[in-house]
Amino acid sequence: MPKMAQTADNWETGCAMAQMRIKDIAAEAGVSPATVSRYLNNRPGQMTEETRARIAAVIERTGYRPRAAARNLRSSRTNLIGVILADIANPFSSAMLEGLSASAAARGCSLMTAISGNDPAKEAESLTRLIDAGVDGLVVNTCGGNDEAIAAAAGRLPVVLLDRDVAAGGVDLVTSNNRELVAGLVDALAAAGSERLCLLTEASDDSPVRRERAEAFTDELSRRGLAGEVVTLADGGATGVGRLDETIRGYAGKKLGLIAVNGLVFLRLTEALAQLGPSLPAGLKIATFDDYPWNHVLFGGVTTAAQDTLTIAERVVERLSERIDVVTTTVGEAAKLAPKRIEIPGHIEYRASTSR
Amino acid sequence: MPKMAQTADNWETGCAMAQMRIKDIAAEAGVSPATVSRYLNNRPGQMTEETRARIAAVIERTGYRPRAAARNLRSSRTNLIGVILADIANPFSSAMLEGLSASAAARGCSLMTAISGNDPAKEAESLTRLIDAGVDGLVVNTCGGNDEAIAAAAGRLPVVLLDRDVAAGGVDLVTSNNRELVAGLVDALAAAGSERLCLLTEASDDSPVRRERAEAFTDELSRRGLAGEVVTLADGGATGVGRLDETIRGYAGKKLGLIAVNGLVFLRLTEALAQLGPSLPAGLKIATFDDYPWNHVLFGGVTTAAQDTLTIAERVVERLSERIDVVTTTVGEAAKLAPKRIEIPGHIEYRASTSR
DNA sequence: TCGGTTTACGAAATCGGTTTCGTTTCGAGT
DNA sequence: ACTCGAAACGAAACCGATTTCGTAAACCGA
Repeated sequence: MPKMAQTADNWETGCAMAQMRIKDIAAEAGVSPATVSRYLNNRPGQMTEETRARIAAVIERTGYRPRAAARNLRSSRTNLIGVILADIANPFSSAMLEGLSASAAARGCSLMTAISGNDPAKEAESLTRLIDAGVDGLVVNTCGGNDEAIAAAAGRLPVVLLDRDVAAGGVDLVTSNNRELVAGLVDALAAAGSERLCLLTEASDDSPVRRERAEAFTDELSRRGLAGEVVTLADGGATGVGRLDETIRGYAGKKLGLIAVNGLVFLRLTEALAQLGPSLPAGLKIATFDDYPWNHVLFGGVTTAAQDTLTIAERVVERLSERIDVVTTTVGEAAKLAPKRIEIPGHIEYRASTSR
Repeated sequence: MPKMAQTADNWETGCAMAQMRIKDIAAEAGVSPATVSRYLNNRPGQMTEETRARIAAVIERTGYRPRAAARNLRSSRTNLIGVILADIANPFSSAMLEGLSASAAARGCSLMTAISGNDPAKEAESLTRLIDAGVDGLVVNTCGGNDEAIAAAAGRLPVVLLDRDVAAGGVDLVTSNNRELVAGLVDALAAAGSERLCLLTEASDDSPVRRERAEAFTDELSRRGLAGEVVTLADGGATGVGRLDETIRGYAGKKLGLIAVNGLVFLRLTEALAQLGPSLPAGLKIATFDDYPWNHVLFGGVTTAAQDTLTIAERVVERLSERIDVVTTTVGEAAKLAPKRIEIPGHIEYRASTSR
C-alpha cells in the first residue's frame, strides 16, 4: 500500500481521526512543512501575518499536536528536567518537588523524577537512567557516595545540586544559609535563657549539610563563649533515646537548650521527651530545622529554622535553564559557565518552645 | 562535508569521543544495524551466540547508549509513566510517589511527574502536557473538576486512577478499603468507651474519598445504633477551630470520640486541642486517617487507619503495565480491558489515643 | 539427496519532526 | 527602471533508532 496522505480529518466518519502529521497540516494550509515548523517554534524568519493565521486556523481546527519524540530526535532537546531526590518522605523534598514542578512548568518543561531513598546504588542507577532518557538537565539532591559520577555527569550535561554539595565541588549548588540559621537558633535559645546547648545529630547522617551545621554550631558557641556540644544519636531509636535521656537528665534544671539538626531528629527527640511528659521539662528549650506542619503544634509551637523552599526551587530551575541555554546556543566548549554557589536565606520562626 | 562515519572511538586523542550511533556499533562488530537493534531489544529471531558476544563486547568497550528519542520515534513507546498528583504536601502522596518510582524503575520505566496543587486548571494543563510528551500511560490522583478530560484521556491511552475516582466511572481505579477502615476506627473508639462520635471533614474537600468515608461513617453509626454526626470545618483555621471548640465543649464529659477524615484535618484538630491543653481532655478519644510520622508522637500516639501505600503503588503500576502491553501488542480496538476497581486493604494502628 | 522449513541476518524504508540551503518575492534606494 | 538586500517560503537532507521484507544458509525428515 503506497503511503497515501493517510487522510487527516475524516469528519464524515466521525471516528477518531488518524494522528495528523506536520505535513498534513502543511498541505491543509497550503504551505510547506518547514513553514509549519517555523510557526510551531516561532522562529526568526517571520512569516506573513496571513499565513500565520492560516496555519493557526488549521491547527486549531484539527487539534494537531506535534509528536515530542520526532522533535527531540532532530533538535536533541527534550524540555525535560531530571530530578533525583534523596528522601521524599522528608517534607523538605516534597516542598522542593512542588516548587521545581511549578518553576519548570512555567518554562514549558516537565519533570522526570527519581527517588534514591538515600541509597547510593539507586542514585547512580537513576543518574544513568535519566541521562539515557535524554533530559536536558539534572537537579540532584544527592545522598552521597556518587561524587565522581555526578561530577562526570556535570561534564556532559547541565547539573545543579540541591542542598547537598559534592566533595570535589565544581558543580552548581543551591542551598540555604545554614550558618546564619544555626546562629539564629543559638541566638533564640540563648535569649530564652539556655545556658548549655546541644546540637542533636544522627550517626547515619554524614551529609555535608549536617557537617556545615555542626561546624557553624561549634563556631557560634565559641564566639559567644557558651557551653555546649554536638550529640550524635545512635541510629534506630532505643539507644539513641537512651543517650538523649541521659543528656537531658544529666543537665536537668541546668537550663538546657536543644537543637535538632533536621526534622527526623526532631521527631525522635519528641518521642524521647514524650516519655518524660507531655510538655517540656522546666527550663528545657528546644529548636529545630525544617518547618514541618507539626512544628506549629508540638509543645505549643517549636522555634524553627525554615528554609525558603520555593525560592530555592525557582533559583535551581533558573540556573539550570541558563546552563541549558548556553549548551544549546554556543558551539563546542566556547562559553563554559563557571560553577556557582547560590545561598538562599531562610528565616527563623520564633515559637513557644524558646519563650522565656 | 560528506557525512563520513563520524569516527567513533578515537582513543588516541582521548578526548570525549563523539556520540556513537547504532550503525557505528554495527560496523565495529561487523554486523548490520538491524542485528544490533535486535540485540538491544533481545528480540525473537535470535542470533548466534557468537555474534551476540561480539556485539556485547563492542557495546561494552565503547560505552554505547542508544538515544531514547530515536527509539521512541520509531517504536512510539517511551517507557515513561506520567503521574499527576493533587497535593504533594500530603504525605500520602509522597509515599505514593516513592512507591510508584520504585515499581516503575523495576519495569525499566521512568516517571514524569506533575503536581496540580488541587487546582483543576493546572491538572488539566498537566494532563495535556504529559500526553504531549508521549507518556505510555498515566497515573492520576485527581483533584476533581476534570472528569470528562480524564475520561477522554483514558480513551486515548492507558490511565489508572489513584485513590480518587471520576464521576462517570469507566476508568481503572486503585484505592483503599475505606469503608472497612472507617468501621475499624469507629470500632476502636466505641471499644474505648466513646458514646458519641464525630467525623471531622473540611468544607473545601469534596472528593469522592471524603464522601465515601462519610457515608461509611453514618452507615456504621446506624448499624451499631451509635449517636454521632459528620462535622464540616470551615476552611482556613479560625472559624473551623471555633466550630470545633464548640463541638468539644458541648460534649465535654460526655465521652466524645473524634475521627479526622485525613491527615490535614487531624493537624487542625491538634491545633485546636492544643488550646485546651497538652494532653487529651478526660474522656475524649481520637483517631485519624493516614499514618504520618507524627502520629506516633502526638498525644502519646494516635490510633490511625493506615493505607498500604506501597502495595497500592505496586498495583497501580502493574495494572498500567497490563494496559500498556495490551495497547502495544494487539491491533486496533481488538482486546479492550474492562475497567477494574482494585481495593487494597489497609489496617488500623491502635495507639494510646483510643485506650480506655 | 532433496524439497521444505527455520534460523540468522542485511538492505532499505520508516517514524515525524527540524534544519540547511536555495529560490522567489517584495520593497527601498538611486 | 534597475539593482540589491532582506524577508518569506519550499525542497530535501537529516536526526538515530526500529521494523519490514527478502535472502542465504542451516537444518531436518523422508
